[in-house]
Amino acid sequence: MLEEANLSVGIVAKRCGVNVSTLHFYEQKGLIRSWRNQGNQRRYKRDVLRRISVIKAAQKMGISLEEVKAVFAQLPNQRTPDKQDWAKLSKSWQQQLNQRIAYLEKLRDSLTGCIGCGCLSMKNCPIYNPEDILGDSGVGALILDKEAEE
Amino acid sequence: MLEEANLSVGIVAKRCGVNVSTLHFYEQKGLIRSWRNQGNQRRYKRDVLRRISVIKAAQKMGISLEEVKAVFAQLPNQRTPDKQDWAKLSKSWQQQLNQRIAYLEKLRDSLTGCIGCGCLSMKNCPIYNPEDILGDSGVGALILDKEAEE
DNA sequence: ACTTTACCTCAACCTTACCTGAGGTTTTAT
DNA sequence: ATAAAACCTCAGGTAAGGTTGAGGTAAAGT
Repeated sequence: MLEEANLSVGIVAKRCGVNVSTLHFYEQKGLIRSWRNQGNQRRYKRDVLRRISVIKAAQKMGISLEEVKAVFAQLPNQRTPDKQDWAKLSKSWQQQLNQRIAYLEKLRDSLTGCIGCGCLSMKNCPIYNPEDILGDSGVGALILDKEAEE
Repeated sequence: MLEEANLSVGIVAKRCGVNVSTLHFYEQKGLIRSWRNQGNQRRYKRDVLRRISVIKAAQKMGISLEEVKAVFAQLPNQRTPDKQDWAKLSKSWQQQLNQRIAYLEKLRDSLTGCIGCGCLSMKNCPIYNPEDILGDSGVGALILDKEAEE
């Protein structure tokens, strides 16, 4: 029988709006943990629900599971993470989000310039090499051909 | 011998900062076109350079190759696309970019609220179901558990 | 003329983030 | 007691956006 504090995989899946297979997958990736009952079925503590919410929020921000795993690794190991812990996490992601927003704004503004000149790749085009503020965030510098005009 | 107007795959790759294999890939996906010389080697018109620049810019904006292909399909078929054509394209992507930015801003602001409450998944949390303005852009509504507090 | 560099095709492989199905066990409901 | 629902593992598949390598041809440099 399922006790209040022990959630089955199906329950967790339903409450979080994910498939059971996703929970298996997250567990295999080390993002969530479970223990087993007598019949070898997974049981979860309630804080798995928050973890999954966090994962989903992170994904919306463009954060990969690897990155999520990395920050989860900094959560307290023994005690259940509390509000402070999650808040710290939010704060760091908020900054990433700000950078991403700033980057896209820069791109958009470049594009605005391009509408005027009809380009996207010409010399004098503002989108040409727009100092990549995301740095090593996986987005490389625009490499455009200087002779691409016709 | 390579005439001015006929670019080889290696030249295009070098000028655009992409691999030759990427050009093969784009061609296979219908994003760029080439014809062959006597020896069966690919030759490109100069406007392929701009196309590739556009593809790379689009990717930075989070636009998929499929979407790029779709807008390329609306470029004039017979004549070489001119500034006006590219400008129209920029304009439409600029709007997408604006939506994406607005979405991320909303997420960020929700996160700001969450820092205060230490949540990310609790009832009363602003990130809980933040009307998804990107709609069917591949980002579903946040589905969070209302009972996820401890 | 000969060698190196560039190019060709096709198949297979990589990463991220999962999903699907087969074959079998456990729980739960009736 | 039995059937249905839920669970298990493990292998293989999907999509996007490419990369890598094998085996062979073409073009360029000397």
